[in-house]
Amino acid sequence: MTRAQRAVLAQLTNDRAFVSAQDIHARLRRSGESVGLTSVYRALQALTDDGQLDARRTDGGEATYRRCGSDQHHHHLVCRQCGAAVEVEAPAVEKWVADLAATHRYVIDAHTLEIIGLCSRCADA
Amino acid sequence: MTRAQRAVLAQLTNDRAFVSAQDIHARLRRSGESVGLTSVYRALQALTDDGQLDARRTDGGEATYRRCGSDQHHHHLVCRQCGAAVEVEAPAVEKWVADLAATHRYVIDAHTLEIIGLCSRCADA
DNA sequence: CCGAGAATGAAAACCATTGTCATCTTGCCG
DNA sequence: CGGCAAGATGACAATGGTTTTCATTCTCGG
Ligand SMILES: [Zn+2]
Ligand SMILES: [Zn+2]
Ligand SMILES: [Zn+2]
Ligand SMILES: [Zn+2]
Repeated sequence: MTRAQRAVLAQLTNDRAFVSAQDIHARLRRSGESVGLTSVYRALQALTDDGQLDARRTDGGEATYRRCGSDQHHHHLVCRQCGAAVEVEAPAVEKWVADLAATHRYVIDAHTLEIIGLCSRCADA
Repeated sequence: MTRAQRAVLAQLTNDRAFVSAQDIHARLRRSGESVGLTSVYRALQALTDDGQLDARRTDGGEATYRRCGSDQHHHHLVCRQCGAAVEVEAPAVEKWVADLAATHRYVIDAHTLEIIGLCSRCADA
């Protein structure tokens, strides 16, 4: 694992929310740990490919990343404002998706399920 | 409804798949109907706000739009390659989402559920 | 026919992300 | 110990989708 990867992973372990590459870069800079933006992007790519990070796009299309607790397949309840997330499993949905694959002539290779809202902290403010 | 909106809507009625703004612009140009790219973006925005179009982002983050048959709340089975889509309803999932909202302290205001794969035509090729 | 407000679109600005390339590091081998 | 090849790094430039700007062109009620 490279220096950039260690720095990024540490940052995302410290703050368990969905955060953008630019945010991570800024936070690392602020905390003294100096890593180039390009390296942050590369580290995020590598860690995500490696399954150590989950990625999702915000409504605006910006990619954000999170270090999840579970390495099982799961979905997220995400705060639109601060990126805070709850990991949820949805066996019933997985079943439904599998059945649908059988019904239609599609070769399914992925599915997304996300619940977007405001976490209690952001809703109160 | 403006001229651009009519042109875009006609194009999306003609080809019922998820298509990007740039694609729509190119197709309109090719078919003689000349509309500026800016106007295509504006029309897509307006039509989507108006509920006449469904929007989704491709894996690459590009926004795509589709004229759906149902104006009920529904989800999509989407072909990653050509944008072809099947509209599906998932009452069980809606129920599950509602329950989750009650369980956690999140103010839910949206959810996404998408099944991505290859349509039979693209899988065969 | 007039004028205000909306629509249009070419061009410039934006901005997240990716590519380039010259410079550093790192780990081996002689 | 050098020295060297492979990989990592990061400043900078380029990309590409999307949005802004702004001057021009409709549209339509009065
Ligand atoms: Zn996760
Ligand atoms: Zn929040
Ligand atoms: Zn739809
Ligand atoms: Zn297809």
